[in-house]
Amino acid sequence: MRKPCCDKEGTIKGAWSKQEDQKLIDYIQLHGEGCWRSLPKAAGLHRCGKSCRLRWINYLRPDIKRGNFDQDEEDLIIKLHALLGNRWSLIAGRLPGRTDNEIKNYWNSHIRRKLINRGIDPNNHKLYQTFPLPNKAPHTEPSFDSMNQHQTLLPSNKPSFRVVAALDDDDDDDRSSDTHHSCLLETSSASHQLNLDLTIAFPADSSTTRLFTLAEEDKNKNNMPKPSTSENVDESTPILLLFQ
DNA sequence: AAGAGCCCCAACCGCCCCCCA
DNA sequence: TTGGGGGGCGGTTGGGGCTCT
Repeated sequence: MRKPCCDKEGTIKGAWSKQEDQKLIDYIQLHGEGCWRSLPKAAGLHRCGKSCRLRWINYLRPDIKRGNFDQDEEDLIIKLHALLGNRWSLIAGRLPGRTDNEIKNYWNSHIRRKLINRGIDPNNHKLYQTFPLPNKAPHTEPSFDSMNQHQTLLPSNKPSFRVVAALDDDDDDDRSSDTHHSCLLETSSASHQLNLDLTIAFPADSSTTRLFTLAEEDKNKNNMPKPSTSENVDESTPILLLFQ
């Protein structure tokens, strides 16, 4: 039986008071971040060590950038999430001054909904909706305004595209456009067979390589499975750009 | 004005990983 | 080699504030 991380008896839970914050700040400024388990007692706090750590990391640290996320940060979060999934700490590591908790909250409360409204599954960054059959309306813009309205891709109705995380760092100027971040669809003109291969592939331009390298670096650190690369992808297959 | 419902975010919980004895 | 302890992480919760009716 694992011992609890701290003595539950006598520990305070819930919101931190100004006095507690000040005690924690004073202690860490004096002694630095050290053993969180013993910190509360040493600092005169009736808190669990984990609670102190969280409070410091997510709120009290002097280098924390507070306030709204700007568009560049949001873009980066989406791109990194496509690569790394829910590895919030890794994503936070690429956003100076932002914490994993903050990014996680922002994702769940803002970005998730945005992607869903654009017909993109926030879990895998793939499109939700069925694409029109080519012999009916090959160039009809699919509409999707909520998760409830999405349709699933049927095997007999496979779109012929690949999802590609186009990880360019260029911050183009069309940010005001509603279609920013939205998936762009290229249907195959050669074949009307629809293909469910939604592999994420990585174009070999330099900026992409740089971002991918970051992901690789973290992945290697954390032993995470490699994302599918172009080796899995038929080069003749049209590309669905996930990010423009 | 007030109550209901919704949303945001700080904080908690429990699991996992890594380090060290 | 293994087991325990500490730290870190991601999922979840709940309280408070805001908006709508």
